[in-house]
Amino acid sequence: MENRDIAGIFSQIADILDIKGENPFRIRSYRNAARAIGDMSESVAAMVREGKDLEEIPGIGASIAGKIGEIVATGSCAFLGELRESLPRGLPELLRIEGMGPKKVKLFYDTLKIDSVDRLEAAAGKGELKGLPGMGEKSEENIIQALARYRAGQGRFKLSVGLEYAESIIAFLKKAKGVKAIEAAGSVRRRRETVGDLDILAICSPGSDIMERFAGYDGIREMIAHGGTKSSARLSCGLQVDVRVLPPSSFGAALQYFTGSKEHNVALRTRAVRKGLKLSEYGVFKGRRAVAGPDEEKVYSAVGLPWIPPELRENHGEIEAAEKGQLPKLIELKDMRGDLQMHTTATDGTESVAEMAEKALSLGYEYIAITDHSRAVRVAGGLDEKRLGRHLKEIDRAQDRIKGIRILRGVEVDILPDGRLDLDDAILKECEVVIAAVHYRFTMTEADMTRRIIKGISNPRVHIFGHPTGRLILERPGYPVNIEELVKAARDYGVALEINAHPDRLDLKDSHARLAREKGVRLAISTDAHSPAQLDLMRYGIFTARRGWVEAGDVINAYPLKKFLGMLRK
DNA sequence: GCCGTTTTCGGCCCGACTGTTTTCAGTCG
Repeated sequence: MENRDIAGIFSQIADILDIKGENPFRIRSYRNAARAIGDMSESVAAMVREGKDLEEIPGIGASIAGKIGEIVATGSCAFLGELRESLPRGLPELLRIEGMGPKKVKLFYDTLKIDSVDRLEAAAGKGELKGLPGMGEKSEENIIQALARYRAGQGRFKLSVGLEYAESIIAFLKKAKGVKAIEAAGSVRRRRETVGDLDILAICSPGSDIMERFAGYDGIREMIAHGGTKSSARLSCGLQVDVRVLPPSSFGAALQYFTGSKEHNVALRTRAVRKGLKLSEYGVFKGRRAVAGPDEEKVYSAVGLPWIPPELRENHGEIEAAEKGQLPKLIELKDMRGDLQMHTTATDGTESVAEMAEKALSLGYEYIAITDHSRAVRVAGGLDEKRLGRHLKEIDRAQDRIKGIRILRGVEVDILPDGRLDLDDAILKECEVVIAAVHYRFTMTEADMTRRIIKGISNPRVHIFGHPTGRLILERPGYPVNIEELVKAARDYGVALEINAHPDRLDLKDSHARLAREKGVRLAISTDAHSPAQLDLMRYGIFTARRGWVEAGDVINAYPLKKFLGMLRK
């Protein structure tokens, strides 16, 4: 039983209680519990088995702890079963539609017997919704639109998509008249792996034409709202962008507010209230007097905290750490001394060893590892022992020609389904950096896959385990692997776990990176570049590491060459 | 249902927007 399964049960309970109009604070408790469990890196099921006290987890009390015990023991929750019986099955799904809350779901069900997305669509199409209490033409039209978006499944976008649009729009808007400051807030600023929309905040002098200019941005499909202080547009890719113009007096407070997360803000606001202050997007107030607002750092200091990096703002303990002066000193892009995974024309990369090295040199790296695929990756033209031997000599020749950067002989060797490596030890011994990875046969049980991987990395030739879960963000969930066991094995064998920086992967993800770090496992952050340009993707790995509370000292390729080589498993 | 540096009972974040109202409910972030 995974944490997300347990969290899912409590979310469902909350949804049903919501529709039934239960006590909203009781509902919030279930939602808080669901989120607390979903975000934990430690397995709750394992905690139960080890007899640990679940009530230690903030947001979990006696009642929910009891239900967790039941869920782990029996695989289900009787309370949820009863609740489900009490309502038509399709009702909770209706909450997923924008603009549909528990009250409307109940209203539509009570009056029109709408109990599924299909029925809602039919009723809206026939114009049956308008005329219900509180419903008019416009409300019905909005629901029709929301249904279309729901059907299109256009929910979230990869961080790289959101961030690159944000950067492009900001550069474009900076050229408007009177723009004094402009910044992206929201999940893009927190560097979440996916983003739902963009929030761009600006300070402008009177008479600025920023909103007119925004309407002329190339990628806009439609303007949703167009006012003097707030405009919203949908880009042709479907991403929504909100631009807000703020008075300088509240820019910092607004930046804080719109950066979120919601949970971080709730916690911060609760803290403000305890100090007799009121925190909103307009500032921090003592009575009617503003004590902070223009500057984000001062918003935090007003509630007695140091500034907290946006990547940490998830209410995952950052406020408590800030309070004790124990925030991590998060790793930065400039800490990186090398890149340890990249491919060349020897397999599926687009350029030669020398061209990759030249680009890495221009990025200021001290060293790189060239790590082409082993033969199991057929589509990439993976290397067998003989070809790898020749390729290693090619790496040496490139090193002879290029000064100023150390080019390490490496390979990305597959872990076969039985746990053996795809290349023999003799050739692996000649590689200075060996990354082990899984590229095919994902359909194994979790137990089998975990065994396969642990056997693979137990080979003393292996230094790093690459893209540890095999996921592709928004595309495939990854193969099943027991992350706790993997982390433990990595620590026991002295193998570093990779944070693959490719924005389609970000694997390890933030919470897993944090778990690994807490358990004393070393990390490697690498781009997995297949072209020189992809070496620039390192920043996404850094974002993920920062979200995982990772410091430079946790990352092997943030050390100088000599130290780095000394840290590799012998 | 959870929680406690005023509390084991009585609170639980705050404000804007939308669409429908004639003073506000519902939803969202």
